Amino acid sequence: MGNVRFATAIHIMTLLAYMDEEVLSSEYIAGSININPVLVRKELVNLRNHGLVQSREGKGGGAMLAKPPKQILLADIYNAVRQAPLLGRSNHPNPACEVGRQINRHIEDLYDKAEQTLVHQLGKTTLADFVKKF
Amino acid sequence: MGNVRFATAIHIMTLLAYMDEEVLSSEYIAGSININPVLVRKELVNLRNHGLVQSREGKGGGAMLAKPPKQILLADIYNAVRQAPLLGRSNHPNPACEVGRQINRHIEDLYDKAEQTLVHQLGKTTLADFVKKF
DNA sequence: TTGTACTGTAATTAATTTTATTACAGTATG
DNA sequence: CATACTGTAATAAAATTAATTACAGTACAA
Repeated sequence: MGNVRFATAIHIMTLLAYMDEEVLSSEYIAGSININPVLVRKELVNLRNHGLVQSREGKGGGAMLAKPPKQILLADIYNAVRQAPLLGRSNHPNPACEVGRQINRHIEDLYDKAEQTLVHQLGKTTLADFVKKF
Repeated sequence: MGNVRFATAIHIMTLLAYMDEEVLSSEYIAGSININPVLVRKELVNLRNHGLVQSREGKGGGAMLAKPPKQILLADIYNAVRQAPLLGRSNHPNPACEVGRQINRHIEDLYDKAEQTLVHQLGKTTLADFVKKF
């Protein structure tokens, strides 16, 4: 993840938890993160698809958490934004080489286990825990 | 890490361990990984700067491990290629917002701990362990 | 002592990914 | 019906990553 999506999603979720029960507009959230509102809306759609937020269209609309912060794990947020493998992609090695032919399988095993460990750790902290720090 | 450098470095180190004691050229290594030899040379320079490989210039030159595979941890390889934070960059939030003002500190704490966990796990496997699988 | 096969490295280009922006249709509210 | 939102497409801009070309320097070996 060379990108900023996880940090953005954490920020969104933290704001929604912090502003407890209030419906926040993408414009407001974007103002806090200091990014473009369209990116916020896209991330909100994604977070909603993962059951983490609710949103309302129309005037006075916006987003709020779909469940209490105690029931949301940082791992849930990670899983929502995860797209590429944590430790990077693989190459397309030469199958005529003994090492080349087998390495992707082993690298993928390694990466999978590493990522499981990370997710397990992120599963120990709830959004409520995280927001308590503020 | 949306990139392929860790996989490339693992491949290089695996080949060097697998081909035990032999000096391998960047051309040969690149042929196994199926990437450009210049990238291999650059990565070899980096791995050498981290004390993981040795290299020899001139005819018959190339690279070999700087120490036995049992003394090399996958964490060492990870640290050699690490550049950006594992879980991504942060935003530059609005300091006028309570959450915005504090969030980067908390995100960095979180990211640091997560990365420590990952490195700790990668420290459990030696290059020798990894190469045994082939 | 010269040809050969390498590394090291700079410079450039190409490809890919990520982020920002513009635009607007659709929806809910007062 | 005006207003303030979301959702989403399309595009452009920026940033990152990988590939390529080029060549000076080094070591070996005939």
